[in-house]
Amino acid sequence: MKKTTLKDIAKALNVSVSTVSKALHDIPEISEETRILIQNYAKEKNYRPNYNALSLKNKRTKSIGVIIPNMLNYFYMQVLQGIEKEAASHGYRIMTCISNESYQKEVEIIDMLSTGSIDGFLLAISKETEENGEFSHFTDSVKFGFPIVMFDRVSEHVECDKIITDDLNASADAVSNLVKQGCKRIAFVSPLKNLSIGRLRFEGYKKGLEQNNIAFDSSLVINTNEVNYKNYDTMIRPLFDHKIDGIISTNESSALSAMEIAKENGYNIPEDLAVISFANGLLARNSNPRLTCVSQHGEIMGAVAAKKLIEKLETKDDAKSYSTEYIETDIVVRDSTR
Amino acid sequence: MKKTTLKDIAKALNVSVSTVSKALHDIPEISEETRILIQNYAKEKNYRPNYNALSLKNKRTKSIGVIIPNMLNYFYMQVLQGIEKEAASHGYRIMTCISNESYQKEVEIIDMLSTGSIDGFLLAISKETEENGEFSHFTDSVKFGFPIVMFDRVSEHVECDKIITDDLNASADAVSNLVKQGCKRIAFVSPLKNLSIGRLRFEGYKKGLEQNNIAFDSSLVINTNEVNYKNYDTMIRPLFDHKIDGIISTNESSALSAMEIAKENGYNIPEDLAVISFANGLLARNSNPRLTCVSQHGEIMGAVAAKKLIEKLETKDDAKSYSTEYIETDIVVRDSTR
DNA sequence: TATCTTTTAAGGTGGTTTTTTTCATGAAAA
DNA sequence: TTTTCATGAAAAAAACCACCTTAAAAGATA
Repeated sequence: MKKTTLKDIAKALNVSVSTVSKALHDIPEISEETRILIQNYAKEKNYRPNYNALSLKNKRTKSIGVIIPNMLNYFYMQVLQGIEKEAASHGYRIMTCISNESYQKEVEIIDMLSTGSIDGFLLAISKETEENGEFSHFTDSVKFGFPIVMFDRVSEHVECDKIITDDLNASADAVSNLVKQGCKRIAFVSPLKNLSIGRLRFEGYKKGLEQNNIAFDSSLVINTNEVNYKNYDTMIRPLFDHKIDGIISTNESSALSAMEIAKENGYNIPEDLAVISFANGLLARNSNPRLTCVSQHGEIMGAVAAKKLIEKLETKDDAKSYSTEYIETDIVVRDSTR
Repeated sequence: MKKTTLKDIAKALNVSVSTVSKALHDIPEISEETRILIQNYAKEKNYRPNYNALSLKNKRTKSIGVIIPNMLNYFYMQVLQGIEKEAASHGYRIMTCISNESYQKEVEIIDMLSTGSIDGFLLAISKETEENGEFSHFTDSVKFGFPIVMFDRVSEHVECDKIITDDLNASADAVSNLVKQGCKRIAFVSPLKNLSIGRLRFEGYKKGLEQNNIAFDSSLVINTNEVNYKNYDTMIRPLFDHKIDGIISTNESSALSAMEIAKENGYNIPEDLAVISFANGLLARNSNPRLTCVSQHGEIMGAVAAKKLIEKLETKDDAKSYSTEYIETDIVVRDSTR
């Protein structure tokens, strides 16, 4: 069996293709009799217009390219879920690609999709790209008429819409939260030094200290780049020589590592040491004790990003105004804080 | 700026469209001089043939529709990653959709993509569909020329290729593994009763007991449907009235719950109670103690499924032979077993 | 004139849209 | 009463989207 086309219907009913097309669109110049006849036959044969033909004619695909650095990441999956739902509700499909944190792959993906397959991009920049600072594939894409909305990992060097977590204030709030519990020596643990989010969270940490009149002490800071998973332990262990009573970590795994080491050293959590982590994912919910987290609302971020892009696509105003939207964060209190 | 088309190049170089097309395809009837001229210009303008036009002409899109029941699932993300990589390596794109475990959504997705947007489907059946046993949307899809390769959650009522975990033997192996450690009263905990994988794992559990000459005791079995996350605790607690010394669980969360309850009741893990869980995900790696798991190799499953579908698509033999492939499992030993 | 190279033109993919054609009806003119 | 012509509805044809393929035509050379 094969798909029914307009031509098939036309031939079967002995009318012209254009008559069929018009009848199916309820255009009044087709007589009711003919229209009903055609519509019934089309329904019976389960006719669906060919998407490629439509895309060709309309110069729009109603598809969105999504580039995600890494699929094995709970936050990005939440974002993706948000994107998918929002897109589907507007009749858009998404093409999901993984850059695998690689600049080269990112370039290839954009190249591959910039062939009339999609109308625009939703993406988070790969680590490699953020580190080497080469963004021309993005700017070119925008120039060639493929709007981009960046989420989470963005760059100030690309003119486009951006949806990000308000990491700076989230981080400062986390500090304040710990201070309220009586913490005075708050450590900062981050393996995301080179990422924009890593920088912002570090800035927020410093801002939070300042707001609470606590002196910044660099010996309480571990700010580095992604390391081998196994190394968290040796990386974090020295912190405990400095009588810390609070930790803010930028990812779940390092928070868990820290908690393990703390327990080993006889700390009670949260009594002796309070821990707040970024990235409210699976681990935080199931750790022991369960982690208090900065929740970043990935699904909302995805939905907002998709909505923004679709808005851009549906209104063809060439007014090139770009905005950056902040997604609010919450602190989800669990058992690692008092 | 807009995308360059063949026509644009032809006009710019004052030749005909077909000359350009031939030149770009290195067809020998075009003079070298002309060819070089055209190829250089095309490269300069970053010409890419329009995918929609190609798809229309070739009646194939080199795109694969992927339907995943649930994105916030580590295993499926591994599968998706495997699919994406394998597809990309063959020049295929994937369109990812989430059925959200809903039959209706599944139907809509298939309907939406069966319009010349994709060449075939890779999918895992949603819970609702598996429960209500309505598979006509799948069989219709196959009939209309969209091959399906199912992974993980499959149905014997649909004739198509299938890639599944060898859940039955994996489960039996897990039993044997526990028995070797001296376990005699092995409990089975599953919230996946209505899914094919749930049934197979239960069968495997019984087979494993039989192989090891242990009598089946239904009071050691909790086999139910997905329940509210919070209910694991009350569901599992009664098990501990039966002097169990081993647990096989079909998902991570219930294993974690069981371990918590065990610790509460004074059990030492793994000395007094050994635990093996299916679904080697994030939680297993980060729990305390870390979970020994049946590893299902999601990425391999995804890659194998994608490869199989692409093979089917590229060889247009109408020999309708379908096969079911089993992905081997490993037991990844961590700290919850001896 | 025959042969070879290069270019042009046509046709097809599935759909939408604009333009033309067809045909019936009715009014005006013969 | 018959012929002519305008009117308008209904349907068909044709153009277009971007690309590919192939047959035909043109041009150049021997």
